[in-house]
Amino acid sequence: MKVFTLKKRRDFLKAASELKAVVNGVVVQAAFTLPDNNNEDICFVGYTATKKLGKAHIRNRVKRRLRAAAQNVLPLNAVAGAKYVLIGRHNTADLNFAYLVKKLTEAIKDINSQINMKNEAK
RNA sequence: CAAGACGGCCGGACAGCCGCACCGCAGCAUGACUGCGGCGAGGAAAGUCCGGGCAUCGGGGGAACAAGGCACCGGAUAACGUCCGGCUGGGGAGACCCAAGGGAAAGUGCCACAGAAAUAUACCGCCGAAGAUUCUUCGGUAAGGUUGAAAAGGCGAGGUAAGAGCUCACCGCGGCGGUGGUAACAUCGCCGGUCCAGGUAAACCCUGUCUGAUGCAAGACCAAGUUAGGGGCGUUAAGGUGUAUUUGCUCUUUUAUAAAGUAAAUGCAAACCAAACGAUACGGAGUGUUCCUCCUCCGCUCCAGAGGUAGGUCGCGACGAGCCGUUUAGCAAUAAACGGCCAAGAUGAAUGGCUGUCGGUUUGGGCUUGCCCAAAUUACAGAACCCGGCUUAUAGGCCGUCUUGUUUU
Repeated sequence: MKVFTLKKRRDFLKAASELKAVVNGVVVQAAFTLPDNNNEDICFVGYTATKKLGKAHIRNRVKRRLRAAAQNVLPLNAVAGAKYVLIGRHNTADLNFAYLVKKLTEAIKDINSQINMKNEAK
């Protein structure tokens, strides 16, 4: 599974309007579109750190830790065609890294089950 | 050795695993590709407070006004509100530090409370005279007391009824002159006793001086979708043009006609022009009517892709008021010469994540007194067009110069 980075504002807005899962350390939002035949092995991820978290160097650190955690989690657990948005929380910069990875895995699995339910409903 | 002043510098190191942006090279599977190599945050990158470069807009040149900044003197600089060296005032035992430091006799405002009185005065006093009997009235005085941040020069002597720049010396203040200094200013001499006179201009204000506006989200280029736009054919209304006739008028020539020009009316035209800016008609809307106002104004077909949005490329990477070193000039800021160097470039925004070892600091314990062990802690903070400054944040550490005190020689 290949992971690419979201860069367009409209992708973030779409993810915010569809699915959501909250755990200690991170909030995950997601949107889902059926993948093209050419790109079955692709998912997308974007990172957000608001000014509430702190000054610039703190927000940068939050995004880097989320990026490092996503590298451990997404290639194994992501659903093709999904667009995940990871939002940093007040304690993301300070949490133990292994714990953060574990929590992120829980959140991604939660989102994936929501995606499956939605697909079955269709 | 202790306490302190000033200036400069550093602001973790190494290893392992897994990664990121950009650049270069190579590969073929030619892409949201793979591999290798290079390179990758700060002293403040921060605040966005000044000064510039650069860009666009405006502007013929100059002046004035408004608004805002600045304000002892000289120098440095591309420039500055920055820096350097001085001066003056203030603080400190000293090294040294602090100052928004022009004008208060151009004008206006404000100066609480207290106090008799704050641009003016006499409460208590002191002195004299008169009355009277220990008080009253009149006058003199501002040395003493009281209030206050401040009582109108200070201090000493003379003087006097008591006093007073009333007089004198010194200091201060003002004026003139000499000397030193580029200057701010310093210093010396002479003169001045109604020496008339507080503070505040980070209050208005006055004087001098500087400033065009907007900031890389500037700006330049490419440019989806969509629209504006252009051509052809057909249809015909008002209108224009043309032409014919009649009538009037004008000019030239003339006896007159003719001819020419021009205006109006009428007729003709399947000859041509004319299609939306305006006007007219029809239609619609605004209260039934009128006026007025507004809106709409043919059909078919072909071409085209302007401007600009999304998006992209450039601007944009130390070729520059560049950085490092040496020498020379200068007290210094800095300048010149010579030699060397080319160093991050993202844009939902790379420069990292995790682990271990070693450091630094603090605390506790052990003793062999400078080592060992344990725990905690290891800052402020992340480039965003680029430079010069300022300001603010900052765990901990290093170096140099100087001052004061103590001890020893």
